Amino acid sequence: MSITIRNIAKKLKLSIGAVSRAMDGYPDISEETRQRVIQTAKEMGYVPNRAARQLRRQKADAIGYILPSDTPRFADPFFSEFLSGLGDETALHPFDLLVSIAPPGAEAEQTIYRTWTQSRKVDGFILDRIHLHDWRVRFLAEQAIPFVGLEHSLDGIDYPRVQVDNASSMSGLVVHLVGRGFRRIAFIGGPEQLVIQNERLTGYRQGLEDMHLALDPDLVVTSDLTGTSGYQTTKRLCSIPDPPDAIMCINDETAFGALHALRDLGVQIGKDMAVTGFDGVAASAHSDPPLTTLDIPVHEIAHKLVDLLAAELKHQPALERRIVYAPRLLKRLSTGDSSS
Amino acid sequence: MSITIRNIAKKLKLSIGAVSRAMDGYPDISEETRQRVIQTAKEMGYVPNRAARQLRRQKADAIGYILPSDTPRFADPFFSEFLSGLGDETALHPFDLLVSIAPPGAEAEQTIYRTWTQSRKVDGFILDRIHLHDWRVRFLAEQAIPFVGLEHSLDGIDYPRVQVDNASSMSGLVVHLVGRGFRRIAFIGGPEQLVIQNERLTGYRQGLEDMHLALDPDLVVTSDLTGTSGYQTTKRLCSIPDPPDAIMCINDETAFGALHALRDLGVQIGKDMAVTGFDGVAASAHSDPPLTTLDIPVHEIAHKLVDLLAAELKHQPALERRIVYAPRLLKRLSTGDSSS
DNA sequence: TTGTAGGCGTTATCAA
DNA sequence: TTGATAACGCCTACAA
Repeated sequence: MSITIRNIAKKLKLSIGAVSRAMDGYPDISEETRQRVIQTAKEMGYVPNRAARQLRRQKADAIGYILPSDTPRFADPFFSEFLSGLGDETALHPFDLLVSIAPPGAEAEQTIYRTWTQSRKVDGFILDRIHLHDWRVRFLAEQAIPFVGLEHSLDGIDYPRVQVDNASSMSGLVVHLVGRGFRRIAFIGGPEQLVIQNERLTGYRQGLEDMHLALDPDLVVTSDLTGTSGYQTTKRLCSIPDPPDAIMCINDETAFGALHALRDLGVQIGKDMAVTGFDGVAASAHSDPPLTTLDIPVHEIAHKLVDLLAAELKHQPALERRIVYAPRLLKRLSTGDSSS
Repeated sequence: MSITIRNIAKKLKLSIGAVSRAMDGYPDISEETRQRVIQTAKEMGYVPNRAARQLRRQKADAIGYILPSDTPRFADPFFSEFLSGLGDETALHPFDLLVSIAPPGAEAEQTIYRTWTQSRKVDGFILDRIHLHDWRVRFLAEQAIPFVGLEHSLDGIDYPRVQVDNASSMSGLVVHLVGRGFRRIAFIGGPEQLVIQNERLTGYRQGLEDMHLALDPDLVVTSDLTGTSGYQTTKRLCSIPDPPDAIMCINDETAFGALHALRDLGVQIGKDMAVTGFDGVAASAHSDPPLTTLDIPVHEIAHKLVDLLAAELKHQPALERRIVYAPRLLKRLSTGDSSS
C-alpha cells in the first residue's frame, strides 16, 4: 500500500485537510506546520495519488498526442524527433504525455479523440500533420477542448499554433536551384489535403513564377511521404519524354527514396539532377550525396507547442498565439553545392 | 459536463449500481435491462470517467515507456518503429500508453520511474536498451511492479522478455563476410554496459574464432549508437596503420555514419570495404549502397512486449515468458552482395 | 433481479 | 490556523 496524505496526517496528529493545504501552499497554514508536513512527506516518500487528484480537480494534468500514422510500420525520423521534443517538455511542466497511433481520417482516429476527451483522460491535444479542412480542429473547438497545432487549418478557427514558413522557403529554394543552373524542376508532393502539401506546392509555384519559368503539370506528382513512394515516383518522373533536371521533395524521407532511385538509374546527382528535401532530419547529412534541405527545428517546435498548450490550460492565454519559424536552407551536394 | 452513469440511471429510472453492473456484464441483471442500459449509454455518448474508475479499482489501465534518450535531439528510426508498435498494441487491449524521455542512468530517470510507480500512474513498464546490470530491473522487481523488457539483464531476475539472437546472428554475419573474402573485420560497438553491445560483441568474437581469425583489439571500437559517432569512428578506423576491410556496426544508425565516412574517403564500399548494420530500419534499403543488415521485426517485438505485459497485469502468467527472435540477414550491396 | 451505501484519496467549503 | 465533512464518479458487498 502506498503512502497517502492520511498517513502523514496521523503521524503528525493533524487533520488530512491541513496536510493537504500545507502541501499545496495555501496561505492559511502556519509556516512551521507547513515545514513539518513537507519534511515528513518527503521522509515517508509520499507521492500524491493521480486518480484521486484528477477526480477531485476534474482535470488530468495530461496532454494527448495521436501519431498520424498511415502505415503500421512507419519510421519517419521527423516523428521520433517531434515526440522526444514533446516528451521532455511535458515532463518539465509537469504533465503526462499520452500517446496513441491512428491512421488519419479513419474511424479509429475519431474514436480515440472522442474517448480521450469524454473520459477526461487528457486536458488538451497537440495536433500534427494538419489538413486544410481538419475535423479534429472543428471537433475540439466545438467541444471546447484546448489544443494547439503545428500548422493552421482553414476551418476558420483561431487556435494557438506553430507555423513553418513553407511557401516562401520553398520559393527561395526554387530560386537557389535556378541560380545553380537547373531549369526543369519537378515537385514530389504529398496528399493534397495536407496543409504542408498545399503551402509547399504554392511556394514551388511562386518560385517558378518569380523565375519566369512555366509550370509543367507533368512535373508535379504525388507521393505518400515515404521513402518507398519517393523511389517509385522518381523512377516514373525520369521515364517521361522530357524528364526534369531537379526534383524538389515535400520532405526528407521522400527525398531519400528519390536519391536511391537516381543512383539506381546511374544519374549523377547534384550535377545532372538536383534533389532537395524538407525537414532537415539528422540523416540528411549522411545520405549520398548529402541532401540539400530546408531545416526546421523540430525539437524546438515541439517544445513551443507544449508551452502554448500549457499556457492555454492554465488559462494564461499566451501572448504569442502564432509562432512562425523560418526554415534554414542547408546547401549540400545533392544540389551541387559544396558541402559545408 | 460529461455524461455519467448517474445520468443514465436517472433517465432509465434505475439505480446507479444496477447501471454499473449492467455495463460490466454482471450475471445478476436481466438481459432486458442490460440491453436498455447499453443502448442508452451509447445513445448518450457515455464514456466512463477514468479517474474515478482508477481510484476505485486501484489500477491505472496504463503502461509506461520511458525513452532512453541520451541526446536531446535523437532520431533513431528504431524508436519510432518501436513506439508505433507499442502504440497500436496498447490501444487494442485497451491500455493507455504513457511516454516520457530520460537520459539513461540519470537522476531524472530514477525520479520518473519512482513517481510513476508510487502515484500509480501506470500499472507496468516496458523496458528497452537494457543494461547488463540494470537498476530499473532491480527497482521494479523489488517494488513488485510488473514489467517486461527487450533483452535480459544479468541481475538474476526472471522477467518476461523478448530477446534477439544477437550473438549467433552476428557470428553468422562474420562467416558471411569471410565467405565474401573479407578478412580484417572491425566492430563498432556501443556503450559497454548495454546488453546488445555485450551480446553482439560476443557474436563478433565467436565468428572470428569460428573462422580461425585472430581478434585485433585495434579493430574493436566504441560509438554512442548515433550516425555522427559512426562517422567519426570510421574515419579513425581507416587511419590506423593496418586498416580493416570490413566494418560491422552495432546498429544501422552507426552504419549510416560509417557509409558516409567511407564515401568521403573515396573507398569503394562493398568491394574494398564491407559495412554491415543491425536492426533493418526502413532507411537501410535506401542508403548508398543499400546496407547489409540483420533485420529484426521491431514492430512485432513491440506488440509482443505489450502482450506479455498485459498477460502479467491480468495475472495470467503467459506461457511463453521468453521469446527469442532470430534476425534475418538482409544481404545487400554494402557487402558486395547483389541487391535483391 | 434490483436498490443502498460505503469508500477509493484528494481537495474545497465550512465551522471551530 | 486548524478540523470536520462533503463531494468527484465508479464499483461492489450486502440488503431488499
